[in-house]
Amino acid sequence: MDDQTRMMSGLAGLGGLSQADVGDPDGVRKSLGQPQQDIGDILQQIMAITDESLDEAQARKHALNCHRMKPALFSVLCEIKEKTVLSIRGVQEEDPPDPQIMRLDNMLLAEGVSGPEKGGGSAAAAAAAAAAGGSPNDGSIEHSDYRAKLAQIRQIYHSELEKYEQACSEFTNHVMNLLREQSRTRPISPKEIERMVAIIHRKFSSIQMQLKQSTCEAVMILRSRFLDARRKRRNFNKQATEVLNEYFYSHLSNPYPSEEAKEELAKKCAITVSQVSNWFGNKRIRYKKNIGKFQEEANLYAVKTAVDAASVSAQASQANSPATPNSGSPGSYSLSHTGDAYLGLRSLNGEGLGLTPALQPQVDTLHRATHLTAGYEELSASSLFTSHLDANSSWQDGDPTSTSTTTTTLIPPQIPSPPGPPCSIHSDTSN
DNA sequence: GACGATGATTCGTC
DNA sequence: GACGAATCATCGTC
Repeated sequence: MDDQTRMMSGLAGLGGLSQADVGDPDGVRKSLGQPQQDIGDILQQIMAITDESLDEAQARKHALNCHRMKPALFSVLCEIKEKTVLSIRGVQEEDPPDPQIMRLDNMLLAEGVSGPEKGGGSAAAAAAAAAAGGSPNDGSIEHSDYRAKLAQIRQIYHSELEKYEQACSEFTNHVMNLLREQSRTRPISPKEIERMVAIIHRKFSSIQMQLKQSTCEAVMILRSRFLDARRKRRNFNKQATEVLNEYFYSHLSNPYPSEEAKEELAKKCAITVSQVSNWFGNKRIRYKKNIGKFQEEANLYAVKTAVDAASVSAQASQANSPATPNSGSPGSYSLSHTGDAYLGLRSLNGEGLGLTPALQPQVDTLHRATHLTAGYEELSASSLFTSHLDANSSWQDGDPTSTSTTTTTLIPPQIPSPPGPPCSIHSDTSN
């Protein structure tokens, strides 16, 4: 026997219930004496309630509720319902956590949007800044800006989330009340209410996922705008550039700092080791491509380091006699002492260098320093002038100013730039 | 806004 | 993995 047949037979007890009878309990009693009444008609009358006006429907509902056969009808409906629920139960399994939502949750947590506020955004900002290689103070403005924007996103996210949760709970309550109300006239099991609640929650969680997704996108955009190292390139400060240039020009024969030297330079310049590597990579290439352009700079740093060396040497000679020219501080990478730049220093008090007017003050300073301290005589005879040129230091191959036996001297500006296409044309400076 | 300088990235080579 | 070379993208100056 199928469900419909059972239902029909169950309803047989209600036979003879006319529309007029339903509206009138006394009339119901009368019509019970007509068991041959078409059951289809009765069902149609029940179904027709929905088409009636509210008042009529209420009256009919009341009449049906009061009908003595109502429990029988209700139990049949319950039986059918139970079967239906069983079949639904097989389909509706407990949903596993959505991996997409989990990913979004993890990301929002990592970015400091969800989860505990403290440390979240600022930690992410600091980490991103560290990855970008900036010194802690360099990006402070950007960081505060970033944090402010992140806090804004966080606030919007939480307020929207709260709204959704409130709406979800309100709607759930409403539906539950409605179902409880309806459960008086039709069989609604608690399980069915639970299922309905679960459906509502699923709908709302899909909205939540959209919210999380757009929040993640906003954070990503913010990150790329504020913390992308490439977009937010900052020139190194003057002191850092000077330190790097001093090293470069004083090691011009072999401008490849060791790991230790790189670390020390990084520390001195408040930049990262990889930034030091980048700087030297760029510098080597650009120097090689256009030596002529860098001559003046090379001379400037040669003089500068020479002045430093002279004063150091003078101090040393004052402190100990005889002088100990190589008494650099421990751990120093000898920026001021063993550089190739000193190779040309002998000529400094001659006039053959062809220094540009810009260099003259430095030369004058050097002269004053050496005259005052008499350090120059010692300097010129000291090991400071010993080249530490590597036998294979041919990094400037093709550079006419570089030979296998001598290393960089103060390069007279009149020396022409290296001929040939590789040095005369370079895409780098033309972009 | 044009232009050069410059730090970072990418790709190929060793 | 370090390096050279090319390129990108931004900064700073005029």
